[in-house]
Order: sequence, then C-alpha cells, then structure tokens
Amino acid sequence: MAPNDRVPAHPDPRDVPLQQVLEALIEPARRSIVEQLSVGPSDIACGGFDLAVSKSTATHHFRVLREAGLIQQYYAGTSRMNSLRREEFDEAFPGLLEAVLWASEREAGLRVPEARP
Amino acid sequence: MAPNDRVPAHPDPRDVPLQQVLEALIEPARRSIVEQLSVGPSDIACGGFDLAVSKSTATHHFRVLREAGLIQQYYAGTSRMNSLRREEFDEAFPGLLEAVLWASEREAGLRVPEARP
DNA sequence: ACAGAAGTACGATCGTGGTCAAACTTTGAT
DNA sequence: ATCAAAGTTTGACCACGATCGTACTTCTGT
Repeated sequence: MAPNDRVPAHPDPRDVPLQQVLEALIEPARRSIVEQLSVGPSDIACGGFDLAVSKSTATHHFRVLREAGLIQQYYAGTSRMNSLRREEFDEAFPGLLEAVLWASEREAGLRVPEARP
Repeated sequence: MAPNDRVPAHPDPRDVPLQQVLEALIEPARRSIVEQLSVGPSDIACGGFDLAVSKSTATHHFRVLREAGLIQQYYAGTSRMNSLRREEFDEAFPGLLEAVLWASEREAGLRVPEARP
C-alpha cells in the first residue's frame, strides 16, 4: 500500500528562513514540545505531550514546528507521532537548538546544566 | 558632575528570561541592529543605523534590546550611542547570538559564512 | 457495522506588539 | 537667547497569532 499521505511534506530545514524558525521557537508551548522531544523518547504522539492547551491549538503548534523544519511527523494508527529532526536542523542552524535548549534548561532548574568553556 | 542619568539601568543578561531574549531577537529590525553592531564599529549612534522605521519606532526597538541585555547605551551629547554587550550576553546565553548571527549571515549572502564542523 | 479514539479544519474572538504622528526634552552651536 | 539636531514619550491604530469550540475525518476494536 502507498505510504500514508495524510501528513504534508516536510521542508528541508535549509530552506526555512531564520525568521520562521524563531517564530516557531518563541512560543512557550512549542518550545516545551521541542524540549520534551529532546529529553524523552525519540517518538511521541501528539497526545503524549504535557501541554496546557486544547487539541486544536496543539495541532496548530505541531504544524508550525513541522513547517519550520524542527519536527518529523508520521502516523501510527490514529496517533500522529512526532520526532525531533535534530541532525538535519543542526546542519541548517548550527548551535541554535543547543543554545535554546541549554538556556531553557538553565532557567527551568535555576542552575547551570553543564559546564561550558 | 554626576554621570548622565538619562539612560535607565541595564539589566544583567543573566537575569533576563529566555523568552524576553527571543522576543527581542525575533523582530527583523532589531536583529538588523544587532547585526550591524556585530560587524561595524563597536559604538553606533541611534541615527547611525540603517533602519526603515520612524524615530519613535527605533526608540522602541533600542529599548527592547537594552532591556533584553543585548545592548549598552550611553549619551554623547545629543546622540545616544549603542554597543553590543557581547561577552556578558554570551555568558548568560552561550552560543545563542553566534547561532543567530551565523544563520542571518548565511541567509543574507546565500552562502556559508565560514566552515563549521 | 458501529462506536470511540486521535487529530484536523474552520471560523471567531481577543491580546499583544509594531507602527506612526505630534508634542516634548535635552544638548550643542551660533 | 535662540535654534536646530537627536531622541523620547504618549496615544492611537492595526495586523497577526494564540486560543477555543464545533464539526469533520480517519483509523481501530468489537
């Protein structure tokens, strides 16, 4: 059978403007999604995230992240699975995700995540 | 004589939330200011920037950057000088400015600014 | 075949932020 | 003293994005 075409095409992160990436990362709920993907299991269903928004809003956030080249989505049954496109994104925006995640973790824990020269 | 107190206090970048930093960097005009400061002379008057906005809007942008801990401001006559707080900011948000400036330069020139491992 | 689960699509609302013009302040020069 | 330059402040406007509810679609069990 043909691959499930319910999920639109994923752009190459190299083709995504910096502006769009920042707009994706500036929303706290979306940043939380990226953080959860970076520390938890590599594939998480939309419903498996800890988010304080409605389903329709969550759908919106996942789409913004996908179109920014940050996450990969595919269906498993009725569930839509999400994973971080870490390597591809890092090639297009070196250091950006690491810097954001580091700052985020520092803020969350009120401590320095790990020594940085 | 007492130091010119026309310029409000500058926050320590360590005390600025990541959210506020991203909000400062997401606006293209503000990012342009940071870019111009990162490549040009270290101190530039408000009027010395290449910006396509009115003076009052520019004032707004400079304030947002200052309150995000990104720039330092002081008066020289009627001119308000601006400089990038590179070291202090980098300590608080390691790699963030570099990543943003790198991506910005790559986009502007449609080429890779410099090799990155 | 049907019901429920998991998301999506579509409008509508609402807050926030970028923008400008106008009036004001401070400084330096004439 | 006065004037112009350089910013600031204030108030208003406006566009866009986050949010939600409702209706709809697609898949899995039973």
